[in-house]
Amino acid sequence: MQDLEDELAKQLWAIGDVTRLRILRMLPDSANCEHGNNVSQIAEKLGLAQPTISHHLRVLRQAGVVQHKKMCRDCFYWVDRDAAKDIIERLGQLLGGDESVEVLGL
Amino acid sequence: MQDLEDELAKQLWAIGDVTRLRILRMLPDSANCEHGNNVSQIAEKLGLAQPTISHHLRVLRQAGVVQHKKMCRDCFYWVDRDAAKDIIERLGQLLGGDESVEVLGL
DNA sequence: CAAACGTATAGATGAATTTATATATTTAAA
DNA sequence: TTTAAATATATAAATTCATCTATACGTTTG
Repeated sequence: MQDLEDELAKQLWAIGDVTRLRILRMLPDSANCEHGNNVSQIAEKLGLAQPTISHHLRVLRQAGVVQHKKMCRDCFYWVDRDAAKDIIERLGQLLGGDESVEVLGL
Repeated sequence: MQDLEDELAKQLWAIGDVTRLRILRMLPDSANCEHGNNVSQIAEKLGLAQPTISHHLRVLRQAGVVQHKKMCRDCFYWVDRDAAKDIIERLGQLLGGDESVEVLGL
């Protein structure tokens, strides 16, 4: 239970950053590299240096929020759907009390 | 849209802390002071100083995650249900893509 | 093989956060 | 009114974080 709480806190903290939120919005929700941006493209679109984006992606990766795969020279990232579902479920239970179960339809 | 993103990041960041997560678990989901702990009781149960808890509650309050009310000498806090619902909805849209709408039943 | 490209890592710096101590404010009780 | 209790605020010290620059590593291409 303690570990779950630490993990949830880590995940929420990782998501709770404007830059990382913007990165997440640019990522596909599956390993579909056709519609994904590589790290440098994300950096350019957000007006930040490439190592900065790489750092934030690492934070998201270590929190288990995103997955990544290297294709040729590029690295593509996408949102881990199972992790996302877990986060939303736990957050609902934590914040919404009993009613969250209804809202989430779980 | 920018403001909404900033607000969401702030709220998620506020929740993404182990101490604040533990505090939230102790708060009722409505202004029901009968089942709530005051600030000092929370501090004692978590083994932290009262000003520390007061500080964290202030963070949660400024993020709009909790509401509070002074009863006699004590302050009682509870989770803001509307804010909680907003957070979960937005997070679902952000992380889950289109499917989140189904998961959330919205 | 060498040059170019994409990414990750390391080091440095300024800013923000956490925690505790001390002080102040408000409220209830004696 | 005086005293005690509960909470909030201010300050300070240590830690942590976001960002940048520079560099290293692996891969592709000429």
